[in-house]
Amino acid sequence: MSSDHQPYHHGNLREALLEAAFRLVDSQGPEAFSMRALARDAGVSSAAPFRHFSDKRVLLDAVAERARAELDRTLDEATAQCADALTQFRAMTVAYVRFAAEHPTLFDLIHSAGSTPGRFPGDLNDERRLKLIALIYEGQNAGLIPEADPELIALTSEALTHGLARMVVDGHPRLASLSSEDARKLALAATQLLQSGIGLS
Amino acid sequence: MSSDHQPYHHGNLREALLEAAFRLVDSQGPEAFSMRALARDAGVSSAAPFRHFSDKRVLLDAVAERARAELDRTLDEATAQCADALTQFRAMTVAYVRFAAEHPTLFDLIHSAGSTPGRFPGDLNDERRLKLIALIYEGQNAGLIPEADPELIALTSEALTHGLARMVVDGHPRLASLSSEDARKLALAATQLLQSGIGLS
DNA sequence: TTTAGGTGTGAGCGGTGCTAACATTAGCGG
DNA sequence: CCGCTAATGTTAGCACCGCTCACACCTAAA
Repeated sequence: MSSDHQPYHHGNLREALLEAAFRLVDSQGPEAFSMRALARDAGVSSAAPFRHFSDKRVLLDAVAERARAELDRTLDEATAQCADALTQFRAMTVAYVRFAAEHPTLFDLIHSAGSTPGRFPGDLNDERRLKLIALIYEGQNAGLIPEADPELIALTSEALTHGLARMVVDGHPRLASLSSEDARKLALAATQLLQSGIGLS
Repeated sequence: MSSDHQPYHHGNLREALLEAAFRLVDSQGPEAFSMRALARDAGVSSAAPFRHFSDKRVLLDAVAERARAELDRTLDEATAQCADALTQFRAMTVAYVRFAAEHPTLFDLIHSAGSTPGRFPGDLNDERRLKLIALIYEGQNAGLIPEADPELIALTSEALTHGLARMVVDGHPRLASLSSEDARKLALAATQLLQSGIGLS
């Protein structure tokens, strides 16, 4: 006579699964979760999740997308309070590496999830990339940056940042036990080193 | 009455498994192989592989180690014919990125296989890293390189190379469809850009 | 109120990594 | 050459996985 039996419909399964998966991936990596376990945790049968995500890959892609949004948000926050474009760019580099250090598995997933093919999955979005190139043009017009190909300069900056982040994630010997504060300093130093080469003050 | 029945012992199972796994990972990525399939291909029962590799992870680690050796060999070949240390370093950068472009899944595995913990799994080995730092000292003594922390300079170079390689592997929009010849040029250009910043000619 | 469709269930298929108990064989000390 | 041990293979099987199918249920629009 128990009248408080669970409702037949969960009500918010999709979101619950996504949320749980996100937390699991963030804390233990993508290997650490299974559809079935997710279903169990949500108090639902093992077949239910497939009503919302046709595929495990699809769920992972959704998680990756959420992580990407999180990265985006972080970068926005980091650059919001910067006056000039140059310090904006530096702050972005720092925030990027810091995010990688604090959420290594998410950072990893972002780049390995081949969700939207033809798009570099996890890095700067197009808007940001354009902004960067615009900054370089600006600098060249002001005579601050030598007349090298702006795309090349942008690419080089991006590569440096990305490489730094990955080295942190992958456990480079000199970077593995880095606090995120140390990561901050390193990112800043390396970026300035590169920029001094390019010609920025 | 078939007198030519298979010998009970394979004779070379460990090597055969390793070889097959290596090829599979190289051509289709680490998801594409299972212990059981490997056993089938070797004409052996599904439990046999575990006599040689206690764990799937262990096998993958062995594959990663082989890949790492391959990378090492490639880098050695690339730098063998270079006269001075500077062009050696540049050739190494180019070869590194090229390897990543030609063997993306191996490159990936090398870095994700947490085999020997505490060691940056897939990058330059210690010997090479020391050589790089020595080169920087040399340059500083000759007055060619400013007196920044040599470790920082080395780290920055390494990050740039590593980042470039990863962007190629992960499918960066401007880098995805890069031929390995284009990768060569890019690596060279970016490296020179950085080095001109540091002070190398 | 009916009905269509979105969301849940249970059973089950073929696959996986891995283990345990047993079989065969190679190789070494006598 | 014999016999023993350890290495290497076998079969059977456990627990789990992703995923599918047929069916049950509930909701909301007509």
